[in-house]
Amino acid sequence: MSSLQKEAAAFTDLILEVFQLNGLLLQAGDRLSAPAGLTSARWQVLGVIDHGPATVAAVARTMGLARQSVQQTADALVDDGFVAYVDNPHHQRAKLLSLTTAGRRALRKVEAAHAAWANRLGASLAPGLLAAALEGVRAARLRLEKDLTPEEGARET
Amino acid sequence: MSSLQKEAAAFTDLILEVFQLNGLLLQAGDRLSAPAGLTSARWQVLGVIDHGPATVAAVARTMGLARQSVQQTADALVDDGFVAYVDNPHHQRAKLLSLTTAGRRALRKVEAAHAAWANRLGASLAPGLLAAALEGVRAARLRLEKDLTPEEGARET
DNA sequence: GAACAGTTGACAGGTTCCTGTCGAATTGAC
DNA sequence: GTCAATTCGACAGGAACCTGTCAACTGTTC
Repeated sequence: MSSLQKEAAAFTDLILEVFQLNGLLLQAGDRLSAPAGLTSARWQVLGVIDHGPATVAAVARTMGLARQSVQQTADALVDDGFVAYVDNPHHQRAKLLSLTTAGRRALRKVEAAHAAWANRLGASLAPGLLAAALEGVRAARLRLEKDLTPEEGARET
Repeated sequence: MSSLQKEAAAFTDLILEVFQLNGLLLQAGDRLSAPAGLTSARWQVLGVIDHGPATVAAVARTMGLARQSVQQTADALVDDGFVAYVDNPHHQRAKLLSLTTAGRRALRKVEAAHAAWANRLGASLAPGLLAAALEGVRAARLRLEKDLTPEEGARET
């Protein structure tokens, strides 16, 4: 067995770990945001427009999701009063998503819970581990993006 | 800012990376398995029962998913002829999922494509990087599992 | 200013995962 | 052997993501 195949095995193992960790993170996110009446997906959208109002398409690009996925989440957030569409001076049709008072209050609440949770978990892991994991996962992501995009954009055809 | 909060920030960054990497991996998996008439989800089920026939519930536990999610995938695989239910000597009602000839052929095809792909990507990343990422992500997953399970099983209530 | 490509939101439909509930089968305690 | 707890598949419904298509708007090019 060449060392090349050994790296491939590590890559495959990493995939399985990422799948499982992803599931757990969504679960944890839902638990953190539920008290504020949110879910992982909705919380993330609120987090993006906390920096300033943005269109649905812009939020989707920031999050790396399809435009239509964010559209659904955004409409649901509007229905629940966490977010409102405000006029966009640069575009007549593409309104801006903006936090309402209720949305800001919910976001602050989740952020407080998230900070406590992240501090707790971050502190309980060996110091270098997280940094190393972050570096490796980022490298894998960048490599994968490069591998995936050339032969067609895949998303947003 | 204490070093504790710094670790928490690394943890938060890792979360975002994992979300994005997860999405890319699913995309890559679909692309690898599409030529064989499969998807990521279906390929993974076939991979589990390749070691030997198993019930839907057993496959779900192995994959860390809800039983009903695998049930749907399994039924779809049966419809497409990749898998068949065979009698279970130990359980009258819980039949065993077993690969058909077509299923085995499709699985081998995807595995070949996967091996080539993993070799290519694994070789193009710095050797230590993957190992470090794997170690860190695994530690985070284990820690998160411990954090999540105590206060209720969440899945399969 | 008219035609053009690119972007955007609306609408429709599909996949994969989830939860909750039910009856049937199995297992274990007594 | 009997009975309760557990496990299993079936069924129903929902959440979050995806793709594809369309018309309206923007900015550019001529």
